[in-house]
Amino acid sequence: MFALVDVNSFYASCEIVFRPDLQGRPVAVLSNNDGCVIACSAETKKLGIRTGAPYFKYRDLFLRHNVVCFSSNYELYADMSDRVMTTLEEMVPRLEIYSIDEAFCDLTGIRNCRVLEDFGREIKEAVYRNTHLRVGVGIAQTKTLAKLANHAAKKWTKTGGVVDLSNIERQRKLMSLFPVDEVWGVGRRISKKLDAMGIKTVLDLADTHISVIRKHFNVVLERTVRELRGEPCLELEEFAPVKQEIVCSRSFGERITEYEQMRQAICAYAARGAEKLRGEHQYCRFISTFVKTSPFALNEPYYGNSVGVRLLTPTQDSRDIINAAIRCLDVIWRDGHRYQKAGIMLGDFFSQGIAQLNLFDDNAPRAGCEKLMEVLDRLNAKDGRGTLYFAGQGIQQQWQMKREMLSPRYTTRYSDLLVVR
DNA sequence: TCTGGGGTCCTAGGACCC
DNA sequence: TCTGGGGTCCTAGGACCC
Repeated sequence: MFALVDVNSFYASCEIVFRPDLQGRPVAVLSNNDGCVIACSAETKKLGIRTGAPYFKYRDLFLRHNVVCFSSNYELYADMSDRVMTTLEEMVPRLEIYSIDEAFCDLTGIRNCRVLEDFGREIKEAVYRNTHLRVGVGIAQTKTLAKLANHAAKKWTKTGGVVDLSNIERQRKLMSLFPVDEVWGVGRRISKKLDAMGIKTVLDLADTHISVIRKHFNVVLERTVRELRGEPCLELEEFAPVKQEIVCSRSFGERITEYEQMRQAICAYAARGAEKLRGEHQYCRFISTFVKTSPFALNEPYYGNSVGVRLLTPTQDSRDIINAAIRCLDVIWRDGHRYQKAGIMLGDFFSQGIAQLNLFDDNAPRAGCEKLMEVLDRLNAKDGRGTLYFAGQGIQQQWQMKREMLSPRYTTRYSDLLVVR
């Protein structure tokens, strides 16, 4: 038995917690670079805003309705997320943190001694007490059904934000009310194809023969269908599996046209990627760089390219990773384009112990590099990032992303603490 | 003018082996 | 003229998630 707990309009709600004057008012949070609308308070949703749509298309509408906009403040959201997850961890035996604002809880044992819906309300109240954030709780036999139950809890306010869907009749009734694209794992492409096959509601999908699903789709959708029928195919993953790749990429605040600017950006992303890699206690052997112009610009030719290198020995040294990333950049860089975005990717990971030296490798790992990297990370962890950085990252960083409506980092910086007068 | 960032899994097809 | 069968590994691309 699973419960899916997720925070209502998470990013927007975090902003409102520290700005009580905004309660009941339309609030929106924008993606990096203030590019897209990625979260809306309930009042903003009522205006018919589609999350994921570009901000500039809504600018007039927002102005007319006095929508308060914020740039993404991930430092704040990550810290608020920790507080929510800690609360949940104290209440359930096993927890899977699925994303920054969602977690699956294992309710298997709890079912024996508690009415699940009551327990769901208790979770809600505890999270509100500790964080002033409101959550929805969906309960069912499988993760996919719990997701659906959570959907229902959000959609119908009379549920009080908690839906226990373990009853089969209730499941079927609810499934008949939802269109198929609301199912976890059914995106735009698949729902379109299903629609063409006459499979419109979630119940239609649940009642479709497995053989039909396998013929037209794949095992992923098969699992989804089985889960909708109450047959668990996905387990609770309490411990995050080891990462298989690390990506660091950003859109630029202003288009890049100069090689030197791009080199700085790639150097900065590579340094950040290396830091993440060490945070995972991994070594990587594959490093790649990509650059691209805007796919939306109609009056300039699109250029996007990527190239990667495989090192002889795995590394976690920022200097090796920066070096490799810049070498890749030099292969794909073309003058004359207005670059909109670039990034680096690390892959082919090895864990500390098993980094094999190549028999014919003549650049053996640098001595003492682990100590050096440790010092680097420790210094940078102390007060945010950027105490110590590589010269190649540049000092001016004209390419930095735009965040013109950033809120204070209320919970993670002394300088940004909320002042009550 | 202005369109995020970071992941996972699966599949098909090519290269290569005996 | 005629060109097998079975397997592995890797990669690129598609689809999805938040």
